[in-house]
Amino acid sequence: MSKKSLKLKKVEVSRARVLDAAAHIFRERGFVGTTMRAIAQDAGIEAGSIYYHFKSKDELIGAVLDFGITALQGSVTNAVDKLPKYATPKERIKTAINAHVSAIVKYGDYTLAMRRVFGQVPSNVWRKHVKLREEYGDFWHNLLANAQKQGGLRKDIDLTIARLFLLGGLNWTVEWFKPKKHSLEQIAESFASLILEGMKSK
Amino acid sequence: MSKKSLKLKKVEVSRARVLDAAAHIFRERGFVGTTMRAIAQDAGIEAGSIYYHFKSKDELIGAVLDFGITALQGSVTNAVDKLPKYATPKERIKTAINAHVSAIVKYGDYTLAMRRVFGQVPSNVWRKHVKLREEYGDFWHNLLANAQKQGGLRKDIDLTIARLFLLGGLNWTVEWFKPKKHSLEQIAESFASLILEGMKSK
DNA sequence: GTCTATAGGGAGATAGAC
DNA sequence: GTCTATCTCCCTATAGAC
Repeated sequence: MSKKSLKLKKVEVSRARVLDAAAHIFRERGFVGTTMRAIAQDAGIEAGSIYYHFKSKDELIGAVLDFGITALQGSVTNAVDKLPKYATPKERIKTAINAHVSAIVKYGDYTLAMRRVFGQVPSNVWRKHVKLREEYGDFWHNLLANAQKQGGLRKDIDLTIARLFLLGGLNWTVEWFKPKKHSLEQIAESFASLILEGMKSK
Repeated sequence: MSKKSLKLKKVEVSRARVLDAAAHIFRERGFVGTTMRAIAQDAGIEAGSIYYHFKSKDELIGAVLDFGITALQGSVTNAVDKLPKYATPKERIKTAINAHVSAIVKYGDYTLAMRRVFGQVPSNVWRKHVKLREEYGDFWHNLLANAQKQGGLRKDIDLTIARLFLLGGLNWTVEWFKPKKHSLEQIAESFASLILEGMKSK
């Protein structure tokens, strides 16, 4: 049986359910506040059974963190790569903003888990994970650097500060976004307009 | 003896030391990850003694959260109020950005504690605190609304989205700011330029 | 694969001495 | 005001049955 079969094996389903449950509970209670019992209950099994899939709480949070950033990076790079070659730097940035905001909301449990456990995760786990985060930061840095090189962005802006400011503003969305109150497309559109055009009247 | 005497009574000094220690540890470990024993050690006393000043861990985090947002709001409103009456909307916004960024770094333990314990604090404690946060949000909302009314900001921007985006970007600073690597003034200046003028080349 | 039972370690909070 | 001692509860992780 191929590993890429669409039908997942039982063990893969169980593992995925535990991972989802873990993201959900880590998101609500942070790392230390999360108990294996709470994750187990959310996943519909007993606490002891988690250890068949993950050998410790540390390994579990590591898997949640890595899955979250990987899913986010995959969504965004995929969206940008689909653009035609002649797409302008501004279009690329707008697309990335839209994809980023959509993804952090779509993978809300994972995204918020990442925020909540910041600074609570054992340092050896965090060090491993941080490399993935930096890759994603580099993606954005290159996006902005190319735009600047091609004349789409002001030459006087510090790209590192701009990137951290922009991503800080985008990521905050998960904390206040309510699907019933706002449309994601409109929010992403507003963000792009704010960071590209500024809010000053002309 | 007046309560407003500059010389603090012993009990006030102790209480302040416990509060500072609590902010420091909550910042590092989140709410659930923080132990009363760790706070006590940081404050130079024994765990049992904390209960002379605060009657529970819940009351302690409540005090840290309230002090943090109050200090932040005080710093920012104070800076803006000092501006001359004829200051332009743009100047007011720049001043507020500068004061906000300075304050969140100055009160770093309290600011970061607020971020870390998000979603981990018992809901009755959080509900009380959230009112103070909303007051500060209102302050920013009015600042932007006045600027827009006076023609300093584009009429087509949604002030709520703009405010959440801006504050999200500003608040993220505490996570990456390193005094040896950056100057706070330069960062605040960059933020103001980004949000007001935009990063697109003209 | 998942269960139950439990070992071993800390947690928050209180009481009473000083 | 602060300390020490302690009650009671709940945590992670393991072992062995099914």
